[in-house]
Amino acid sequence: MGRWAVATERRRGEALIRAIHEAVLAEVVDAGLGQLTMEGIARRAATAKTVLYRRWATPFELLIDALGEAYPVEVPTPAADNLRTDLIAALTLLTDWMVTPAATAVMAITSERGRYPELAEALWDKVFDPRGGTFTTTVLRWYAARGRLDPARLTPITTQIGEALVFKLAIDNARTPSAEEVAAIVDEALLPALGL
Amino acid sequence: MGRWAVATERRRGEALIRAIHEAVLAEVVDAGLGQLTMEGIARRAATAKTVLYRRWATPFELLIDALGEAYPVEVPTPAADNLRTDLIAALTLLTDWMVTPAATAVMAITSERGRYPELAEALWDKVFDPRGGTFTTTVLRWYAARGRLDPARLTPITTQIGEALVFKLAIDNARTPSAEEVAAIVDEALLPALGL
DNA sequence: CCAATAAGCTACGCATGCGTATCTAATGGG
DNA sequence: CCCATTAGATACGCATGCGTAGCTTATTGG
Repeated sequence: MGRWAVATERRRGEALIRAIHEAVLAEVVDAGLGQLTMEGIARRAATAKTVLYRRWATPFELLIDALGEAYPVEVPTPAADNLRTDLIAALTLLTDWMVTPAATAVMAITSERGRYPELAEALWDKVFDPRGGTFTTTVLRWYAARGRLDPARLTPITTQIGEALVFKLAIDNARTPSAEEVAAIVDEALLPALGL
Repeated sequence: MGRWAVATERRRGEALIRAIHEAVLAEVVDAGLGQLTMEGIARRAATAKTVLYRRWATPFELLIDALGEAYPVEVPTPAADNLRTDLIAALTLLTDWMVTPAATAVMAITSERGRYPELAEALWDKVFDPRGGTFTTTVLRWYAARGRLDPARLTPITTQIGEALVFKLAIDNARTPSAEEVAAIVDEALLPALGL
């Protein structure tokens, strides 16, 4: 603050970094990867560019840091002893996650993977790889391991049906699927493909 | 060209516009929507900015024009009198389309719909709306209309299974699904959901 | 309470995109 | 074959992001 600064509380350390992490995610949501700039992030975080450059060399580096912090995502734990219910729960976990800024950023990186390969790679190395299966897969494996589901039905295709349809509906309708739509995905697509 | 220009063939009218259309699509593929600039398009088309501004006010306007030109996409015509074969043909049409520059641009616009709503709207108004159903839907309706398929099975979910999985695999693997994967989508997900 | 640390401000030269103006010269219709 | 049309070149002032330098000043551990 300049010469005539009034008393302010100056953020430091953790609190400052948290604010910057929030800012970079918000910037990606609003402006997109292609418009992500140190200037923009600094402006939104209400801090100085110098503060950013002291810690991160590029906006992407900062973004990966923020995403690493925003993780991990909750993992579905089969609890209902009912496949249908647990699948719906897993996909609901997905739709809940999709509305977060971190998820928007992850999906942006994924859909621009060809454009920013280093970014996608860093995301996988630092964030995804450490974590195991995806949403429905966790549930499906659990039931298959207990003989409640034919393991032969768990293919690279069938394990993706739930997530694929959630994403497709989200794109087509510009909003995450409703509870009814999630249930329909399970009932009309997923369970039939599992032979149930 | 400047003072020391050698003899060149100067493009005019149609040929020039075609070159510019190609250039804007290539720019979107390489640089992305967020980096789409008149400068970049002009550079790639090897023409002057003034030429662009004479016809289009913004890069997005130019892009929509180019997409309108790149369309229409081929429509699946059920021909095999075999549902499975025709579904595979329809999805293959989709995977073939997905590798074109126009498709990459369309998918970029779709996935950044929230960021550039006017662009998405223009795309739908000028390009998609005029056209009817999507890839598999066309086939499914054809068979349902002829009583070869239970119409009750054609829901907003089931009609999207094929496209949803093609997109999901494409995103996950950073390449369009192979012929085997397309067949697996039909056999393991689509046909079971249709009750077959 | 003091000194080390780090946040915050300002300003810089450079690069790039903007949208426009002004010129030149290639092209093709009449 | 001429001349209206228009592609193409160049340059402009403006804005914004870059990455760095230099400073002032709030904060806090000792």
